[in-house]
Amino acid sequence: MNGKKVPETTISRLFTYLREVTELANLNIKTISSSELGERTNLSDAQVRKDLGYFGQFGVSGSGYDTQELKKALERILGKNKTWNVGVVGVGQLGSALLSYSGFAKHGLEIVAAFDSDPKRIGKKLGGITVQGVDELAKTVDNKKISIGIIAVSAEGAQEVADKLTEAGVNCILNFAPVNLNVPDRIKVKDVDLSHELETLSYFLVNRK
Amino acid sequence: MNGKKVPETTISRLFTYLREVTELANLNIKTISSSELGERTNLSDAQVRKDLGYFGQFGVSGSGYDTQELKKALERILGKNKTWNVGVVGVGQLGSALLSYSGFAKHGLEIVAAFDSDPKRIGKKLGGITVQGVDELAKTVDNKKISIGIIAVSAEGAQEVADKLTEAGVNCILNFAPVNLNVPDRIKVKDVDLSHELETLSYFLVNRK
DNA sequence: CGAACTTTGTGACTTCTTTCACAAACTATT
DNA sequence: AATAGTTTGTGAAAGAAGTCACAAAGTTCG
Repeated sequence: MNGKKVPETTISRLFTYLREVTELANLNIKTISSSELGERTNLSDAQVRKDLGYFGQFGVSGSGYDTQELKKALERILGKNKTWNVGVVGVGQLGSALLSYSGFAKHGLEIVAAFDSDPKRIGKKLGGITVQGVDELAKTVDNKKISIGIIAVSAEGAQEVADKLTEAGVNCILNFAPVNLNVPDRIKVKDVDLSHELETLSYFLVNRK
Repeated sequence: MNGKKVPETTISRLFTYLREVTELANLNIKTISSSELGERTNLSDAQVRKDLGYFGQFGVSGSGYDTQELKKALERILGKNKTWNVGVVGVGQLGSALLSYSGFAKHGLEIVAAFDSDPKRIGKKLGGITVQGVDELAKTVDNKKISIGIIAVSAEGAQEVADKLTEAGVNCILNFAPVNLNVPDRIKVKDVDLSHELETLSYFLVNRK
């Protein structure tokens, strides 16, 4: 990786490339050019090359990229070979769904703890995990080496949970509550908000043409 | 609205402003300055003013924005007063969850039809809606004036569904499958992919510091 | 009413991202 | 081994988005 800052959009596209080359490698296709890869991902050839260029030189002039090699390189860059421990805060409808969601494991994320403030929920077992009280958060984050916290509580409670997670020492927060969290810069917050997507759609419908 | 192109990020933020001024209006706070609004949304005052500036002049020098008025203006801009008909294609785990998801209604979106290609699912009633065969898609989109199609099928089947939706005449596609869809420019595609968010997180963890 | 203060709206500037375009590197072919 | 054809990697140019900064407009208060 050279010294320049990598745009987050590039990271996003890298995953797209990885999906594509994985498929190509499975189909036993040996090489692919940036223009072909671009065509398959609806991106320009220059974009593909520039994105990859942030991390090194993977291609061969005249023939393109070796699919197997590019796959391996992308997996390494994107941390596909590592796993991380996750704690979910809030086991209402959304939180419960997340606990049984199989997608996490596929991405190297393992849910190892769940928290809630409602006494009626504490002690229950969901998806193999016993729900703990929020007061045990700090201790458990430390014990279980949790680096990602998922906020699955209401908008009102979200900031408080974010503060607790921050203090407990997580590195990332995946936030499902529709609010802007205030956290220190060192913590990466990723907002997931289906409402937002829906809203954008309706804006498009109103203002189209 | 003046002539310049509005960045999609601006639209996104407009919804944040709307949430905030709605709350302020409810608290009976009459006016708010761009800097206060920015503080509440973690954005700069200039950003707030520039975003609003794309759509007109809503503020008053020296005092700021009238919360009630700004709320109304944003609702109008964002199409909050309109409703749209939605069709879901694929009623597996995800599709079924969407059919019972209450969030759509809140955003002026009403699910009026559901489709699947699996004969075992056709005819079943989910969330008040009878699942139809995919072969009835075109007819139903037309009949029920469906403008948004939701793709909740596997990655493999997604492009085919996108083609069918396109041909049927929807304006937007909300795509839950982790693939890049090829559709004409006139159709707005919004990708929702939790995997993507998770992936970005794990990249951050690997490459931090 | 006038001075001091506040806040908007918006061009100019800066920073970030994408596209262009071409030399250099490699492959294929005769 | 020489020529023709591909394709990469990357500076330079263009384009998009965000920040700055300030005149103009409005408010407050003595």
